[in-house]
Amino acid sequence: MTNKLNLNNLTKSEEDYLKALFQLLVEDNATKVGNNQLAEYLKVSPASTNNMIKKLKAKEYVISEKYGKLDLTEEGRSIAVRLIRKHRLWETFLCKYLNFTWDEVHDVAEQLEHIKSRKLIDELDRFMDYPKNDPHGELIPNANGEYSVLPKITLSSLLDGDVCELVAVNDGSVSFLKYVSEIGLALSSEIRVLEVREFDKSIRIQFNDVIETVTRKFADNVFVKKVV
Amino acid sequence: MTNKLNLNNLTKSEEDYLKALFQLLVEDNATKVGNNQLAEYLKVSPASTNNMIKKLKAKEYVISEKYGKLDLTEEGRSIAVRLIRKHRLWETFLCKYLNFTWDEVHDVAEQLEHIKSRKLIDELDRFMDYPKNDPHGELIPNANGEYSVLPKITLSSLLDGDVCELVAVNDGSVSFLKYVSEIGLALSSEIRVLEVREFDKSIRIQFNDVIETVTRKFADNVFVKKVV
DNA sequence: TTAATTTGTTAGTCATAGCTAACTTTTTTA
DNA sequence: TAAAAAAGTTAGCTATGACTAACAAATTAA
Repeated sequence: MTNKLNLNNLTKSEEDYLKALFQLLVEDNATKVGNNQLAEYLKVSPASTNNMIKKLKAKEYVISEKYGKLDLTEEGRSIAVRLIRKHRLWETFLCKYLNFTWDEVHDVAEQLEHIKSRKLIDELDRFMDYPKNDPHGELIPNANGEYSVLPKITLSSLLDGDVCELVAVNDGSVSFLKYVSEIGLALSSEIRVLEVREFDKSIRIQFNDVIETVTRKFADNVFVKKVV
Repeated sequence: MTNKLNLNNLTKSEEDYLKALFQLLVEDNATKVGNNQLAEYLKVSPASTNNMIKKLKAKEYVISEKYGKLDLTEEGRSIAVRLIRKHRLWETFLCKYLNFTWDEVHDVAEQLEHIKSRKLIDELDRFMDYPKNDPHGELIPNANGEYSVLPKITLSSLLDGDVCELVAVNDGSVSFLKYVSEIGLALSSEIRVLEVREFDKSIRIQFNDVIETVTRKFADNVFVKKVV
């Protein structure tokens, strides 16, 4: 067990790269993640990414061979999970106690996740009575760094007649989140797939006696679990 | 009214300098504040301060002439007050809801005060029902940026027989704050000055049936209002 | 009032982390 | 399999904000 006393020595940037790499590797379940892909995800140049990856390799948070794919070490993973824990706990706090809406929390949580204080985040967790899910439905890693991925499929993978429950939404885009709540969808909504249109893959869905047509792109960002 | 749409464009460093200058100018009530004094307060080199002051002058947050004393513009003051508001509200939150002690809050609040979100801080204020004082006793500026200084004198300015109430403590040093609570002093404690010793200016005080001798340096950091 | 001390300024260096442009390696596809 | 495209790398530049060393101005003291 390499418990090399992780002293919170990372810069904001280093943390951002580790978290992004984790999200591509684990949450998006990518088979391989490359330098340019990470660059695009973080909206920086490939040169910047290359540079940072070198540094993170030297610090033993990242593994990769020249011209090869990227991976995280145990230590790198652990840092990323702690960042995700912080992000999701703060999002939960903002929604539950400070009247933030779904689409408002992300930017502020991006800042708050870099605050360095073990006590702060563990006390926040306790204060909220150890919530299981964040406002977008995702699971919150616990204080021991145990991370698991919510079992979910995209709405777009369903067929005519399927019935599902909304368990999470992609929190990457503010306009998407606004759209979701505007049409009246929320976590736990029961959604029935009325028809998947051949022509453009758009989907007619029904929920709370509302019937809506949503695009394939929309449905790709809505995560559900099948009920029927 | 130069309301030039203050877009939170400042770096963490710029904010630190503005806040420090405000604290020297207004809170310590200094008649003049110089470059080296500011450098010492921030624990950076005079060269760094000189450099930053140039930038802040260009941005019209600071006024000074070459080799002259430093001052803040209205805009600079307003930014500093907002930082102090954020710092004190976070300190209050940490103590009241997250089980932080007096001496633990400062470092975390130093980080939290740089989070940029108007909504975050105003909602935090509302959540706590608009507290008037922070855990060290200081007044919290309101959402309109109205700032006032708590009427207070130092314990060291009192004479034999004076009785006072502890209204605030200097929050600059963790070891000092620990010391204060260890001997049993807290906000609102009633303190009686038994004797100011000529030899070394040490002071014998009594509070809650405890008698203690404190140094002049200690008493300089304890703020009181006179009762008798 | 001159000399010493303190205070303020400038020049030049370093690390972080971004960028573009040019290049190399790997992968794809014709 | 050879050419084209994509992916990855390197070199060299930028800005921020630290630093030291050297110097100039202002203040204090002899």
